[in-house]
This record gives sequence, C-alpha cells and structure tokens, in this order.
Amino acid sequence: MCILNTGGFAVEEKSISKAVIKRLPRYYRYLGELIEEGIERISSNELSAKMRVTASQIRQDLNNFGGFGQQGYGYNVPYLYEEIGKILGLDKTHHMIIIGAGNLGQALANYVKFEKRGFKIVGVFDINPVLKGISIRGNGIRMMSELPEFLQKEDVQIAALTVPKSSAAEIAELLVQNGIKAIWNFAHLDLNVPKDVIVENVHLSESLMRLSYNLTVAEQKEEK
Amino acid sequence: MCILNTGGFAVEEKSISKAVIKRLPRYYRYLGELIEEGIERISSNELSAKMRVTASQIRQDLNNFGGFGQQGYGYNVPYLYEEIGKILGLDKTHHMIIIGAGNLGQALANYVKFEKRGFKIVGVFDINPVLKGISIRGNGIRMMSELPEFLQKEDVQIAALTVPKSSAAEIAELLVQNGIKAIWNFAHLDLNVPKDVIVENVHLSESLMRLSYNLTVAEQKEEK
DNA sequence: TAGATTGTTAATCGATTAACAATC
DNA sequence: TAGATTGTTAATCGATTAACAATC
Repeated sequence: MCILNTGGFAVEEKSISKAVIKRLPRYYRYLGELIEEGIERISSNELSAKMRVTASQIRQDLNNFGGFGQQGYGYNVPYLYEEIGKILGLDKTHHMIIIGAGNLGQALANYVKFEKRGFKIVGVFDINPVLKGISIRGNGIRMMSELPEFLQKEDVQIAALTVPKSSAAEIAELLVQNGIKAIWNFAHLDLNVPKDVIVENVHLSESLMRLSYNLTVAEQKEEK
Repeated sequence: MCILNTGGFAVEEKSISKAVIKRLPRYYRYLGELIEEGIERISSNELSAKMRVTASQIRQDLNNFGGFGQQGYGYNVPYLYEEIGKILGLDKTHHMIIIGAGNLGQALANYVKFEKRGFKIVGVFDINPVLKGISIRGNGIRMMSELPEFLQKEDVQIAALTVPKSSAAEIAELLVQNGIKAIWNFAHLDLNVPKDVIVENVHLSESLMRLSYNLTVAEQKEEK
C-alpha cells in the first residue's frame, strides 16, 4: 500500500507514474457522471466499457492508491469518487491568482466550477492601467505593481499565467520569489523554476498542431 | 523511410506513435526560437541540452519521418523547422470556426498567431442573440441557426467547440453531419464521433486537477 | 456455498536509451 | 584523412494487458 521497503532500510512512498496521474481526473469525471445518474456500484468491467480502457488498467491504476473495491461486488461509486477527489487534493481549498486579464485570463476567472472543486480565485492582475479596478466575479483587477505586497499578505498557492510569452519568464520568477508553489502556465514557453515549484503547462498552440497533424494525415489518406 | 514491407506483400505507411506526435510541436517551437537567434545548425546533443530530452530520443523521433540530418554536421535549423512544419501540416491553410463566443471562444478568435500557422478563423457562432453581429477581428458573431447553411457553402475543416458540456454532444453531431473533419474540444466530456473525425481534447479542469495532485503531494511531503 | 469480481503477479508489448557502424 | 555526428540496431526500462488466486 504505497510503501516500498528498499533493501530493508529506507522506507519511502512509491511515486505514482505520470501516466496514472493523467488518467485520474478522467476517472473522477466519469464517476461524477455515474453519481448524477444515481448509480451506486460499478465493476471494473462495466467502467471499462464506458471509458474504453481495459478493466485491468482500471484495477491497476486504482490499486496504486489502495484497495477501493470489494471482491464479488465491484466499486462503490460515491466512495470511490470521494477517495479519488482526496487523492487529487480536491477536498482542500487552494487559493489561486490569475496573471494576465486578457480573454483567456478572464475566461478562467469567470469559470465558476473551479471554486466548486476547491480552487478559489483571490486575485486577478494585469499591467494594463485601463483594466484597473474592473470587476470579474467580485475580483477587481489589480495592477502588477501590487503583486509582491499582495502575495506577502495573502496565502496564495497557485498562479495561472496567461500573459504573452515575452513577459512570462520574468513574471514566473517574480511569482516564485514571492512564494507561489504552483504555476498553471498558458504561455508558449517552458518555464525555468526551482524543482520544488510545480508547473502544469497548457500549450494551446501545440494542441492545435497535434490536431493539424492528425487532420493532415487523414487528408493524405483520402487523396489516395 | 516511413514504409513497412510486411511479409513482402502489403506495403503500408508505418503509423507514428502518439508519444512522438506529442513531442513534435515542442521541437517545432524550439527550432523557431533558434531561428530567431540566428542559429543555422544544431546537433542532437546541443538540442538535447536545451530541451532536456535525450539526444537519442531526438534522433529516433526525427528518423520516423526521414533523415533530416547529416553525419558530422548535425541538423540545419531552418530546413528542419520547415520539414517539421510540413509534417504538422502547417504549410497548408485550414479553415476553422469557433462554436461558442464566451470568453474562451473569444480568446481563441482573438489569438492572432493561429492565422500565421495556417489556421484561418472564418466564423464564430453562438446561441445568444445579444452577441449577434458583434465583430471579433472581422468576424461578426453568427447565430447557431445559420450554421448548417454556412457549412454547406464554406469549406471548413476544423471546429473549436467552446460551449457548455450540456450542449456539446448535440452540437458535435451537427458539426459532423455537416462535414466537419476535426473538432478541437474544450467541453468537459468525451465526444462520440465517427472514427474518421479527429478530436483533440483540451480539458482545462483535468489539467488543473493534475496540478492539484502534484501540489498536494508536495504539501504532504513538506508536512513531514 | 457458488458466483462474481477484486487485488496482484506474471507475460507481453511498446517506448526510451545506449551503443556503434555508416558516412559526411 | 580524422573528427564529428547521424541513422539505426540492440538493450533496457516501464507501462499495459492477461491470468488467476484470494475473498467478499
């Protein structure tokens, strides 16, 4: 159960592979939908059919974190949902700020569901004085110059970075200096931060290029 | 060179693994940056240091598509950039529409660089009559009721889907019926479309949950 | 108890890394 | 030619799938 005994000496947590982590939110989403449908229990086989992954993978993935099921019964849906939520840290509240109040920043700031999942937006920042004080769901847009003082006062863990590439590196450094622990990076570059700072990238242009690749391959097949 | 001879009989294209495709846009981005710096040639070893992947992986990845390098020299940066661009289909123009003119849809519609990469936004649609006719970079917002006729007349390959989960499935079906070949899906569900239709998902909430997981693990480590 | 289904070990598959002959 | 670096084969590593004993 998550514990490795290496050579009978050091005891440490087995780290979970990235592939597994990537799948967890999808399990969580499907379980949420099952709850909405009022379904109480599900077997790995039934879930397998719904999600189009193997039942074996589901059981392996879940067992990284403990035995959530029961032989002969399957998995209790609300229980498993809650447990995965805990694993993902959705049972705790995290405070988030948004740097860059352009369309994308505003889209994030307006997205109501984040708060339901424990991500509370406590500030929105921009350099454009025109935006100063404009309110997005109760958060007046603040100027970047106020950022360091704000971070000293408030307890903020996450910063969403929705600024142009040109200023992203500099701002990331500022964020780290002021104690930000995780950056949700929408800028088109790889951030260079200390290894204890978490970076989660959302590179929209790379996503579009992957779509483009698959579309192009399909088009070429068509031509034959 | 991309051709497999299976048993001396059927000759077919070797399909490229998803892992490789996922890395291609990142190579493309780094090569673009090297061009901006005026760098003419680079070895897999130098690129390896910059990108923090192994040189071996770079060579393997590129060789899926052909021999772009030269022994004793390395890779010519502008040439490789162009070739990867071709592989990704960025040398052709694709027409894209955006369904859903909320903040996220508007953010995409306003993003200038897509057009530079060959993705031309030719229409923006919404159901909200208040938005009708409002112009986003030359595209007046159209009503969803106009969509089928629009798609019959215009040549559109890609649809970006930035609508609420509740209407996404239905709209996706409408898009497919009217000949859309690829959907860039921002809605929080898995679309059910024919297998010749390409779907590229951007699930922001899942991305945030992965960040949350990593942050939570880090916080727990800290507590010790 | 018999049937169902998990948890978990073993087997397979695929992706990454290492090594080196080919060649510029 | 000698040195550098690719293209490519072989070795390793990790992730997925299959199988089945444990157990509810």
